[in-house]
Amino acid sequence: MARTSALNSAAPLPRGGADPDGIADARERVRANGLRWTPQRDVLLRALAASDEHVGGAELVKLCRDMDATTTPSTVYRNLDLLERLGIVSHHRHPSGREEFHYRNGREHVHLYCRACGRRWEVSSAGLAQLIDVLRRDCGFEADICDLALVGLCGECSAEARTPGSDGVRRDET
Amino acid sequence: MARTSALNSAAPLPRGGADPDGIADARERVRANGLRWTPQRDVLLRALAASDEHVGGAELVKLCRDMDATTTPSTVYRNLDLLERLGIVSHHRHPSGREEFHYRNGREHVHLYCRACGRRWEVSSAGLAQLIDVLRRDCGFEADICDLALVGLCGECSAEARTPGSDGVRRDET
DNA sequence: TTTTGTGCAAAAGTTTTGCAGATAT
DNA sequence: ATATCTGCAAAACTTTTGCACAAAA
Repeated sequence: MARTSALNSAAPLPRGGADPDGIADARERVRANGLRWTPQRDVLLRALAASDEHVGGAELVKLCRDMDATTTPSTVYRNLDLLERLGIVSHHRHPSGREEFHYRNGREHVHLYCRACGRRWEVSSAGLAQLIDVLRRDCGFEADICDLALVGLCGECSAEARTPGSDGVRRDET
Repeated sequence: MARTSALNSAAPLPRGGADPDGIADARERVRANGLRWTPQRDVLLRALAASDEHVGGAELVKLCRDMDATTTPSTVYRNLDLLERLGIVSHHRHPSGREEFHYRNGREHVHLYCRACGRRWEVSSAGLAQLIDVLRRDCGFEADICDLALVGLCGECSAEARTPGSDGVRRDET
């Protein structure tokens, strides 16, 4: 009988060499856990590897459909969940509330979203070491930096907000 | 003609004195922006003030209904949006994807969610000053700490994860 | 052979929208 | 008086679930 434990936070897979997309490694990790490698999982990982890092769940269903028209949402979401618990995939929340997934590559990063223009930036999590340390020391909390999404104002938009007449509060101009 | 600009990141309202819930101040701020104070907005803020800090949107609809049975979701969500742009209310994403709102009180904090047990902690954002500074200096990014939700493992759950036999990966026990 | 995985089809749940009529100032 | 706000009713979307069948090892 199978026991389902936390199954999370496994290390990201190494990448490169003869398996640049890491799919063979992913397959081995899945099998090493007594689970099966299926065509659907293969399609999903190939879709993720091909899409430039971050993709929404529903969008991923479409991308998989481009490769295999029979793809269904339930399979995609169930497999994303599984692959995430195996440390192969990671997700964070877009400010809109959608989940965004990416294929982990060892280069963990933080997501910055500008609330004014909607653009996204990534910051290497090296700059967050202090934050992580503070949380670990003071709270005993092991933060997942790969799940971190920050909302704020980017440089351009905050410069614009400081322009006279744009104090950030709506008013009438009669 | 009214111009709709960013209308965000206004300072939180002061609190205390003769208006402990800050509702009178909120009303003034709404009016100062040429907008109207309505019974629905009053109910909403009273519901928020009464609920211990963080409430989901849908839950808030229910709480408002307890005070005024005619409350509708559209009004609640529209007003949350407005009050947030006026700096009166703030929201972040629960890891589940729901929005969680709270009435701003000047004591900004960060939300820690344990992915194993689901419990939540709050950390004063003082400990995050360094992070904020790094982002401002290196990226020109003005992070909204009040919108920050971190996922990770709390002290107890991470201790448990280090217990022999709980390496975080599922396997069979036949 | 047996457990794991998939497809289906529908549900669940939160949040949004358009529009006509009501209301605050 | 008039722009703002509300209620209604339905839609929009993403994600989840239960169950019978299919498939990997």
